[in-house]
Amino acid sequence: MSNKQALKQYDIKKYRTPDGYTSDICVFTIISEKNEAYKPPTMDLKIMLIKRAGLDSEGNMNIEANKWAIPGGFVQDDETGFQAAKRELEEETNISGIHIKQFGVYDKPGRDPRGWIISNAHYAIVPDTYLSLRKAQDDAADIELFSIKDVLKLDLAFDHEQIIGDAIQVITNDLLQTTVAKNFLPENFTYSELQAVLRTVTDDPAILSDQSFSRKIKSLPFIQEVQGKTTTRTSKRATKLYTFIEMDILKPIYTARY
Amino acid sequence: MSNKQALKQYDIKKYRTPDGYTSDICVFTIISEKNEAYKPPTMDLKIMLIKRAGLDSEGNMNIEANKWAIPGGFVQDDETGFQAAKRELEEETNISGIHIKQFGVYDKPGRDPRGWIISNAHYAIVPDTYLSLRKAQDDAADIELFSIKDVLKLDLAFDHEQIIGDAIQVITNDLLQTTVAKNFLPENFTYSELQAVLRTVTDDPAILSDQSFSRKIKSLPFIQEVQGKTTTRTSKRATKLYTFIEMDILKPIYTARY
DNA sequence: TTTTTAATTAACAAATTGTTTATTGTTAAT
DNA sequence: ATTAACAATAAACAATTTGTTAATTAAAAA
Repeated sequence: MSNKQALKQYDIKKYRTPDGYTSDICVFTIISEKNEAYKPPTMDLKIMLIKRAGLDSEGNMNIEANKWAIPGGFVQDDETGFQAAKRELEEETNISGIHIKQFGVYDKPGRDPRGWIISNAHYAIVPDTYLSLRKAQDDAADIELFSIKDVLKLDLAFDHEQIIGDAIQVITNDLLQTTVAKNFLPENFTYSELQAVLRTVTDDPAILSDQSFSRKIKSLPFIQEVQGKTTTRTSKRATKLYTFIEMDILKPIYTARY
Repeated sequence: MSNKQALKQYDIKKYRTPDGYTSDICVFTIISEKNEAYKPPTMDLKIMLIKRAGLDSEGNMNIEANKWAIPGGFVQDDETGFQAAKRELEEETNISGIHIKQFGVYDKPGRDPRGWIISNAHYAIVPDTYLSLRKAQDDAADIELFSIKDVLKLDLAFDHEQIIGDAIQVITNDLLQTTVAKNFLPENFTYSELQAVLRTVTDDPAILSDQSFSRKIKSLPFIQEVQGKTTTRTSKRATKLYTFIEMDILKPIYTARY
């Protein structure tokens, strides 16, 4: 093999190179649907899409015109795909410290009719406050939030149906198996606020039950009760606040209960 | 944004394109260290590396010569990175149906001195039988298996230290949170064989304890007892055999015990 | 003052786990 | 033939955690 390997490794010119390298971002947000006073919120997980213009900048018919797509752009040769995602999103939203995670590469030949273009896909979590603002201020009819329950029914550009489907699966997993939920919550949150975030992606009865969840939250090693502070955001009665502790959690499926 | 977006999306020529797109593979295997008769095995998780040649095919000094590296090669324009990984590995090993999973993209500017080369990284699980054979038959001094405990101490080519470190973390997670362990085991396996696989990546006392693990395995929904078949591979006494059932498992960290 | 409601505690049966001790069935040694 | 050794696993039981239902608390609203 070492010969074959050597050839492969060094004869760059023999191989066609890609026509483009893009970074695409599935922007997720959670909006509180009912936000009445003294009530725990009801939340829905949404993804932001842009509507592709009918005509391009030179007035010609656009590729995949009028379809919904995830935002993205070309990666520059002095940055990583991750940095490109971060740059584009922070330029766009004027928010820094956005949670972004790379989750997949999309490189199927023919996926983009314009050439051999490799997409590095990310998901991001953006506070709903920004996105509502953004939409109002811009009157941008070409931006919309879609519930993850509906989004896959749309007519989506390129292979974005695949990408979005994967993104939804990845964020669902991450919400349940990491502490990424903290990016949807204030620094200090009540048990019912965390519960509302998790309900957007699970029906687990142990999470749905108020009694079980409010008891369980006290014994989770990655969540700490905030001493001496309460809120009445979700209830007339003062409610305890919790905060996430930074740590890795790895619970084997072999030791869980079923 | 729709204007800026439009520009980015359509003006392909404005952007430099990558000089190469490669598919790299971290090949893992588990070797049974002590394989005495009637004893449960002791296993070690290993990664296969190749030693880069000192000179290239034209007799010139090689880049990153004599360093250890993960195998890989250029992706062709009619295949995906995943297919390239599969193709290379199956060509190489003559085994089909190898478990391969994409886990990361490595695209940091300067990571490869030969140009802007994007690496799509995968891990694969290959039976130890092949790799031992391969090594003996070829007398290939340029191929070696390294324990995951030692491999990061080596002098590794390019950014392969990063890639291998990530691969180890990903396979550790997958071994504990998915049923990927089945790729290291025969179709029907004993509790102590599964236990030995898991021990290569965890110290969890509930997995280490024979009594607990042999009791627990009976109640796991993704494992089924094989009726009417036993083995004496691991014990003088006939031992029950189990098999994995295909299913997704998603256990929230919020419902686990700590 | 009473009603309403979210948060929380209480209480208890049911299920699971940690742990220790015994049993089983075989091989290998005496 | 007997016994020692040993992996597998069953038995037993206390400790812990869960599911579930009921009760309590505190503040707004009627």
